[in-house]
Amino acid sequence: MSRRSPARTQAERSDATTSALLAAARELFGRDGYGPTSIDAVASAAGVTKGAAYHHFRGKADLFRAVFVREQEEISARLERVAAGAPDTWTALERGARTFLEHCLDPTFRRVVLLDGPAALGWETVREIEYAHVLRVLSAGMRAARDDGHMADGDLEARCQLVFGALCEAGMLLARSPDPARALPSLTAEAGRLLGATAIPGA
Amino acid sequence: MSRRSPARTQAERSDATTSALLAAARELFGRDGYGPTSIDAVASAAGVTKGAAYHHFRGKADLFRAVFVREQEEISARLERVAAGAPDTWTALERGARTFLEHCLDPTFRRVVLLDGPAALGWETVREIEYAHVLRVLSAGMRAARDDGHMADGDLEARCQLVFGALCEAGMLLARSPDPARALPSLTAEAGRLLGATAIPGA
DNA sequence: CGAAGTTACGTACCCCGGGTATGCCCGTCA
DNA sequence: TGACGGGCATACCCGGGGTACGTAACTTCG
Repeated sequence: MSRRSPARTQAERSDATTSALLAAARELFGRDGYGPTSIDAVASAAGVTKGAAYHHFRGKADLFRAVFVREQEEISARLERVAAGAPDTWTALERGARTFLEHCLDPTFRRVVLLDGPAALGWETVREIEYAHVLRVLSAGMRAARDDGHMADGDLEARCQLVFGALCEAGMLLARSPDPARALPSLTAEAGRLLGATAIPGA
Repeated sequence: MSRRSPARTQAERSDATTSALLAAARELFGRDGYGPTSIDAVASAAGVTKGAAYHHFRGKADLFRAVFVREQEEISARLERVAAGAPDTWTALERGARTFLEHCLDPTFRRVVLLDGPAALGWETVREIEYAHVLRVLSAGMRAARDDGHMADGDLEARCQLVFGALCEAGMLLARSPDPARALPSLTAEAGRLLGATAIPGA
């Protein structure tokens, strides 16, 4: 055995440091935002120095990107679970929308994904990542609903994006509300109304 | 007469400098974004130094805020003109939505208002400003449509925000398209469909 | 088992850029 | 016309992103 308590092999050390950095970055980026958070602060919170951070990540934007991707993985996984448990494709969309709104109650998610993400990484990059996660799930849900005859035909990609934009706004609005739990039904109703615009009347 | 060609009185000098700073800031913030644009670069482009910038504005965020407000004034004025020229309140909403999408073709507007604004100024501040401009126009248009019996009742404030979010997304999507002119009809159609969700079937 | 090579950091430094302090010049006003 | 104040330039501080380099630990191979 070595004299250090944790992490003997190199891969273990590397993974531990990367995880610690990611966790600290998630915490600080989510609380203070991208700009005000320094690499030094993140590294310090992770118990290492700036050198370690620059060894595992190309720079500040890359570190933030890693946090962003992580958030995307979590929300998309949650949405997929909800969708899988729904009785039909249309209900899956409705419940997914509500789940997304609830997920927006997490300050870190809002700050990283909705507020700072586009400005820090650029719109193109953000949408590229989201197309592999949240938008992939939403897009798949919409195609399924259309194939089932629940959703009207049209430019599904554009529709997907518009609905997503509306949901993001609703999420921010929800979080700003003094009593989110009380504001949720009203917002869910309005979001559902917009979703309903894409539905075919006959179930 | 003095030895300088422009600006003799103090008020004139002040206005000229402020205008030059605002114009330069609009140019650079709109082209490079909030972060990469330095106060020095803005002042230099305006033909003055940093001292002048800090004399007229509290700091970088305040300068950006001024540009943001300017953009808001322009778009809201444009929207009000369009709405005033519409035959009825519902058509005003539809034309307003299309006008907003067209306005998103301006790179400066997209960058300042849609991309960097929320991250640089904070969501609260941005929405506060927008509520005095774009959202004020949209909200008024919706209330008018409801009072005319064209729009279903509900939480108008929330609905306003959701529609706005969808339009912003559509605007970004439109700009990313290789041929915006060709993408506009499809996006307008989808946006109109979402708007239609809030309509009352009988005209 | 030990030497060479690689990985995982820490340390010291550069420099850009936001913000501040200070001083000068010129319009303003009595 | 002299004093006052606004408009602006200059010089400076310092926090923070990024880089260069040194070092210790792990790994690989003879």
